This record gives sequence, structure tokens and C-alpha cells, in this order.
Amino acid sequence: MRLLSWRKAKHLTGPKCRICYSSTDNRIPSQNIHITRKELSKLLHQRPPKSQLKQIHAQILAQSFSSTASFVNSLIHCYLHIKEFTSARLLFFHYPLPSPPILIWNLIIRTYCKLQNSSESFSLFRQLLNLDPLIRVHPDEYTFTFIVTSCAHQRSIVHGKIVHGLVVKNGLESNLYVGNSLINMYAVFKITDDAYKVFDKMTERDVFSWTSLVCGYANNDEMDQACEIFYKMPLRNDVSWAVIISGFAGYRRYMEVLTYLNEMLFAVEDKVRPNEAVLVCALSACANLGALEQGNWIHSYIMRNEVPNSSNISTALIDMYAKCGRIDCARLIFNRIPRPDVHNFTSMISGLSYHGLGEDSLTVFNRMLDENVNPNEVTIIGVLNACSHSGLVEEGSSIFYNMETLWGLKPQIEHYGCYVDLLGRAGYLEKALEVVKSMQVKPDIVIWRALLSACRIHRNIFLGYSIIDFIKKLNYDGPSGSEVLLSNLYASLGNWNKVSEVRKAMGQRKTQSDIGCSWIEVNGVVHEFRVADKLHPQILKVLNKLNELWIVLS
DNA sequence: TCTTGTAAAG
Repeated sequence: MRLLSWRKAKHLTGPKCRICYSSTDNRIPSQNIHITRKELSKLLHQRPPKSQLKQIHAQILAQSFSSTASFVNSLIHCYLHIKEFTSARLLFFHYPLPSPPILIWNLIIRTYCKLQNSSESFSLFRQLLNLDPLIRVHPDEYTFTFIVTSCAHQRSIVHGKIVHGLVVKNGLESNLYVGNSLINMYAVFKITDDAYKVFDKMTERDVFSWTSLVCGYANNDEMDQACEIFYKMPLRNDVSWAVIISGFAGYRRYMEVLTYLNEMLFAVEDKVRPNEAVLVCALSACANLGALEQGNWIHSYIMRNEVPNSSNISTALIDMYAKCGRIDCARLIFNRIPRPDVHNFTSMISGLSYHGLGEDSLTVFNRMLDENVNPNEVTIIGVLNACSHSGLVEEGSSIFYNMETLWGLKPQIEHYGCYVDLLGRAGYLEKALEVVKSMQVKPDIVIWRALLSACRIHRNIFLGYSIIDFIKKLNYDGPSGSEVLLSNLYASLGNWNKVSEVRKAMGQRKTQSDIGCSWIEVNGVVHEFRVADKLHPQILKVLNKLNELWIVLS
């Protein structure tokens, strides 16, 4: 005999309790045991774990309460709570009344909405709309909030537009929650005009409405509008700051990331602290700017404020230290992680590869495999780069050719790029060309560039020219970086007429977007310089110093 | 029962 064992049932184990279970099967209560209606509903109200829920369900069946709507509702609640969707759906489809109440529809729809890639919420919603008029229940603001959220998870806006129409028809467009989910939906699809229209029509707005709108502009590379709305917000929470900061990070505008982080730290009126997303973006900015001092400061901020040690934070710290030249610190962070996950491993492997530590990178990769952590596409890029920079051709080839069979990772164009680079650098130019020709995807300019660069290193004039001819025929209209390489190749081949020809063509087009840019961190301040910079506040001082150095050196 | 954000890549 076994009594209910979970903690919330303790009060039932006294003399009043009449639950007991058969000694042969401790899950199913024997038929002659009786629990009152009140006790059963009280038990269900406590959202019991699976084994106990099955026992209670059996009692409900045994006592013929299964046609009592309130019991079925509670059972559905409980099954959804423990994520037993099949049982919940079964109860839903055999509901004792002609239609479940809207609350139960909403709960089931919500479940599928949370599964993100499921279209099941739509089919339920369709069933709800097509109910016989005699038993009709009407979708409410909850139903629409879930359905609109489901629309935001779809590949196209088609469903979203139809649902928006229904929202208007049901007079719910200005409802706070429905409106917020609509703004979010349009933000996801980067339709900022429509997001703004919904926002504009709302009679009540909260921090979600504002943040979702800012997010829409940020997703759509409209950072000026994003900032404008951001500053108009009556109150910003940590997520609002995360949205604007991650917006800048997404467009590689790292200086702004650090500026906004700084502003956030001083935004007393918002009473916010940088959350994980903000810190991760800021660390990534430091990594890409080489801003070690700022990165160090963020690291100490994390420790001072006891920010929970998440995988994302440690991944970002490893990346920051590695990219800022402190591979020792990156290793220290990595070695302190008790059970590194795929992201931690990837960041460490890539970090070691930038430092030319190919063997170490492979050691970490092998440890990862020993610990049964599966690599992802990015991990393989890191390992291939490590092999490439350390001339580990055999190891790299074996990883490249086995990535699909061993880890189910189909080589993407990036992997081909790394592999061609690996072969090219090691001097296997013909083999590299063979790989490019055998690719199932169309080689992009990056791959040709890797090959050209290899031709330049190994001064293979013949192959270099044939690649140039090939690139010309393909008529890539990519960034002028490839033209720079082309002109460099001509230069290394001594063909100065061609060099000036290419440079002239580049000059005529004046591609503004490809202007080179570099950074340097001095006393914790990151200074950014562009070609022929006239904007830096201390440019005259910098130029004078350069002249001084020039005189000393010459 | 309801809506917002993040790392690693040639």
C-alpha cells in the first residue's frame, strides 16, 4: 500500500485521508477507494506531478466525474503544466460539452504558440472560428494575443495580415496586449510602417509597446528612428536598452554599443542595470574593437555585481580576451567552466586559431568530442581555420570531408572557404581549384579571393591570371575588397599597367560603404580612424606625430 | 492564460 507521496499531499495523509492504492500496481488506485469531489479538485488545484496526476485522473474516471467540465478543465490545466500535450489534447477533443469554454481553447492554442514552428495553433484557431453558430464561443484578447504571436513565428506575413484583419473586425486593435503582439509581429517582419501604425492607434501603451517598436526599427537597419523612439520612451527597462544596444551590435556599430552601455550605466532615472544580453553585446563590441581595457572593466563589473555565470557570458568573455590578444585570460575563463557547452568550446577553439595555436585548438576540439559535445557549423569553421593557420592540411582535410558523416553537418560555403584557404596557404593550389570546381554551391567572391590570395603568396602567375579571367566572366558586383586584391595580385606580378587600370575603375565608382577603418584604444577610450580622416577631434595632433615619426624613420 | 533582448564565423 502506498500513499500519495508528493509534498503538497501531506495534509491528506492524516487519519481523514481515504486514499490508498492496490499493492500490485502502485500507480492505479483500487476501485473501492473513495475520495470526495472537493478533495479531488483541491488536489488538481495544486498542479501535481505526473505520477500523482495519473492517479487522480484514474479516480475521476472511477467515480464517473469525467463528464464534469470543471474536472476536465483542471485536468487539461494540469497536463499542460507538466507538458503532457497528448493527454491534454485528448481531453480537449472529448470535451463533455459541445465546445470547451474560451479559456480552455486559449490554453491549448497557447501551448502550440509556444512551440514556435508549429502551425497547429492556426488549425485550432480555424476550428474555433468554424464552430457551429449554436455552440459558438468567441475568440477574445487572449486568443488573438497568442495567434498574433504565432504569426510572428511564421516564415511569411500572409497569416499575420489575415489575423490583423480579424483583430480589427473584433475591435481588439487598441487592446494593449493584442496591440503589443501586433507591433512585435510587424517588427519581426521588418515592416516598420505598419508597426508604427498599430502603435499610433493604441490608446494605452506600456514599455512592451515602445520596446517592440524600437526593436522593429533596429531590425530594419533604421537606427536613427530606433534611437528617436528610444529617447521618447517614458521609461526604459533593461530589455529596451538591450534592444537598442543589440541593434548597434548587429550592424557592427561597436563604438555606439559602448557609448550606449556607458549611457545606460548613468541612466539613473531608468533604474536599470545591464542584463546578460547587454553585457554579451558589449563584450562582443570590445572583442571587435580590440578594446581590452573596456573589456576588462566589463569583466570586473560582472564579478562585482555577481551577474549569474551563464554560458553566454563566458562565451563572450573568452571571445573578448582572445580577440584582444589575451589568450591566457581566455584560457583561464574556459578552464574554470565545469562543463563547457558547444558555444564555450567553439569560442575557445576559434580564439586559439587566431593566435596561430593550431595544435592547442585541435586538442580542445578533441576534448570536446571526448566529452560527447557535438560541434556545430561554427565550431568546424574555427577548427578549419586553426588547421589553415598552422599548416595542418591532413587534419583539416579529414575534418572537412567527414563533417557530414560524423556530425551531420553539411559543408556550407563558409566551410569551403576555409578549406580552400587551408589548401591554398599550404601551396596546394591545383587541389584548391579542384575543390572550388566541385562545389555544389556557387562559389562566392570570398572563395575566389582566398584562392587569389594563395596565388599571390605562392606567386603562381598562371593560375592567378586564369582566376582573374574567371572572376571577370562571373561579373561579381561584390565589395571592392576583391578589386584591391586583384590590384595587389597584379602588383605582385609586376603588371603595373593593370594595377592602375583597376585602381582607376575603383576610384570612378567611389564606393563609400567600403572605406577602410581602424581602431586603437588609449586609456580606455576607443579612437576610430578612417582613410584620410578629417573627423577625429585630435587629427592635427595625430598627423603631426606621424610626420615626426616619418622624419625619424627616414 | 497575454506582449520585448543576447555569444561563437573566411
